[in-house]
Amino acid sequence: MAKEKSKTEHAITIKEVARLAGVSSATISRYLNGKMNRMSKETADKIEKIIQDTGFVANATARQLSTHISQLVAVVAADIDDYFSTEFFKGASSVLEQNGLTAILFDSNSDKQRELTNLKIINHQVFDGLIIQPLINNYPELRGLIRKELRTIILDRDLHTNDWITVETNNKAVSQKTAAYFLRQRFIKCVVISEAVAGTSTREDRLAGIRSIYPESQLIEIDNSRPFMKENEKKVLDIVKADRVAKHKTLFFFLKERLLLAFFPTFLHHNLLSAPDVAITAFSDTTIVEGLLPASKMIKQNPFLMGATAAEILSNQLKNNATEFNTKKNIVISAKLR
Amino acid sequence: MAKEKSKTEHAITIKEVARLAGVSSATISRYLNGKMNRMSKETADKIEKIIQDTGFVANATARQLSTHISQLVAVVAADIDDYFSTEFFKGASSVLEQNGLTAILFDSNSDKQRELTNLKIINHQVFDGLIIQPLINNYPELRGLIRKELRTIILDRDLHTNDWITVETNNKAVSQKTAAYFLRQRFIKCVVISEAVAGTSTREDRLAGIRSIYPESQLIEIDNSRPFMKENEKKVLDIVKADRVAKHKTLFFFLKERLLLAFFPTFLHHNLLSAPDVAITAFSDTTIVEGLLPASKMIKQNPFLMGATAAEILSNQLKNNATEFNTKKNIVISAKLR
DNA sequence: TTGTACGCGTTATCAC
DNA sequence: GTGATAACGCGTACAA
Repeated sequence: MAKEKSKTEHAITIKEVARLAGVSSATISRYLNGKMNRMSKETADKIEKIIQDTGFVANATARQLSTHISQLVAVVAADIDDYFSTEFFKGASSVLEQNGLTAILFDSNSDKQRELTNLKIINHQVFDGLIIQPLINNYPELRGLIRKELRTIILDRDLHTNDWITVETNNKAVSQKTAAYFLRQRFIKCVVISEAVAGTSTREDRLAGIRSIYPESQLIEIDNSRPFMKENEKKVLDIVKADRVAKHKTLFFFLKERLLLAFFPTFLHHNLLSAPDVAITAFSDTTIVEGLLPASKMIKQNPFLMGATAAEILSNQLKNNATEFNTKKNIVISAKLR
Repeated sequence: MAKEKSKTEHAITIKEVARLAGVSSATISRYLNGKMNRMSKETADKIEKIIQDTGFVANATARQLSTHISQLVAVVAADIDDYFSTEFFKGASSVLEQNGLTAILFDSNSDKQRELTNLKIINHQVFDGLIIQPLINNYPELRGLIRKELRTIILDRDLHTNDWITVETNNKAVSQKTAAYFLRQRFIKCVVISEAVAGTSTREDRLAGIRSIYPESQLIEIDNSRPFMKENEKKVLDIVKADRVAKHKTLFFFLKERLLLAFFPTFLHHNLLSAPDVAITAFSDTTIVEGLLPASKMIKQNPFLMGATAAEILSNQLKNNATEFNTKKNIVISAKLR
């Protein structure tokens, strides 16, 4: 019991367990895979004991090599700093777990280069499926980066393809509805505040929805790479001032919660939060804003449900091995105005 | 060029490439591993072309089985909803990438059961290393869940062990310093607001630091599992009222930014933000609070640096194969009061 | 410079 | 019921 030093460097294998149990490795393998009907109670018990004693765990890599199955699903998030991303992962994760699958999270860090290396790794490893919120907003390009056999669901982006099933928010419709709501409240003017719109389908759709109601809406694009600029604050204040002179009621429409939070102090310190001629709305997924602006209507997506939905479709695909169940290629999870 | 249907089901292998290039698979393998000095320029070129044409990528699983190396590092976060967690992952990720390693994120979702299954999977797969922010706050228990050979760094928790290197914040010291600062400003009373303290080393340390200055400090523990209760709001307001009667200046010390954000509306709507007899401080990592409370001093950790530091140590360990470089077992990344 | 042959730890197909 | 043994796809001595 004391001379197990030199050998134990490497983890114990199935063969070693077989030797100790006095059976062949085939039997151990059967045991591990629950084929207990194909062996005597005694051997099963014997094996169980040995495994307990040795603390043996099967090497997943070898198994994968042999079966081409891993029970692993790669989830690629655009940026885990966003609540949306972490939350849809949690949704996917919980559903996958119920189906005996494990979700593994990759963060693209808002960086296309990183997304690329992530996909490269995912292609090399044995993943049974992929759920991705892509940075690349272009079907042919992305298609080239994902190996053909990998079951894939696209999340939160519209790539205009029938190749992959997509789970997304009704970005355009809900934006339109929200804009219409505020227009009815006599907010004649609308200022949209967003990160760079071009090239990101979600933002494009949101802006399009708004512009279908406010064709003239002004767009303020925030450059994320630079420190948050005072000049943006000034822009907002100037707009408010001008609109007051013109006696316009103005709506500030933030395409992302983080931006609202960044501007919140400005609105707060200039007493704009409860001003009757200023309204604020935003795509806002967390509960932070609710407390800050209890009276304002916000757009709530359901990232958890989106992830769960994507995971459900994927799980089904994997179970029914290929045969596509869903005829619908585009699942829309509606965001609500609250 | 048109009859490649039936075979191409499974991805192309090294053997196939070898056949096409008219060499042995060993040569392909050498090519893949950059041992170009051991082959003629011509064969190398020939191989390169075939690989380009076929789009061949080596099967990482097979490689891992053969080498026991994956270049993969598992990072386990307590909960990716926390900015701290995602941020330390980003720090670790960037450093690992520089060292040719890839970080893969697991989310324990504030759930010990989930942490357990995460660790089980990590033990089975071939990971070269592990960086974990554990939920389990107990060395022997955690020790039993991580296979011996796996190089491990503990992040953000103090397990009081010399087995693993730890990277943590100076929780107690900075809390003490902060408390002392406010005591000097004549804030005689201190109310601490936290999630359940017992069993989480970070919170225990922070509270200890505060109590070394304010032995009598009152603790309000928030039950995260229940919806945020009005009664907590009332508690705070009652305290303020009572302290005003007693003419005490009171400090509210939030052990987590999220809690401050949850209470922020209460303070805001009761005009407590700029009241001279009320101060607010918190462990606050994001920039949200800066804008909301520009005048208040907050404690800033450096999760990115912590992750980067952990990754650096791990990378070195992996390079120098075992031989422990660091004599220090406990690296402390100081949080600052700003 | 290149090929042969075996090992990595499992699964699965045969036999017995 | 159980045991050989051939895959799985790649790396690597050892030969040649």
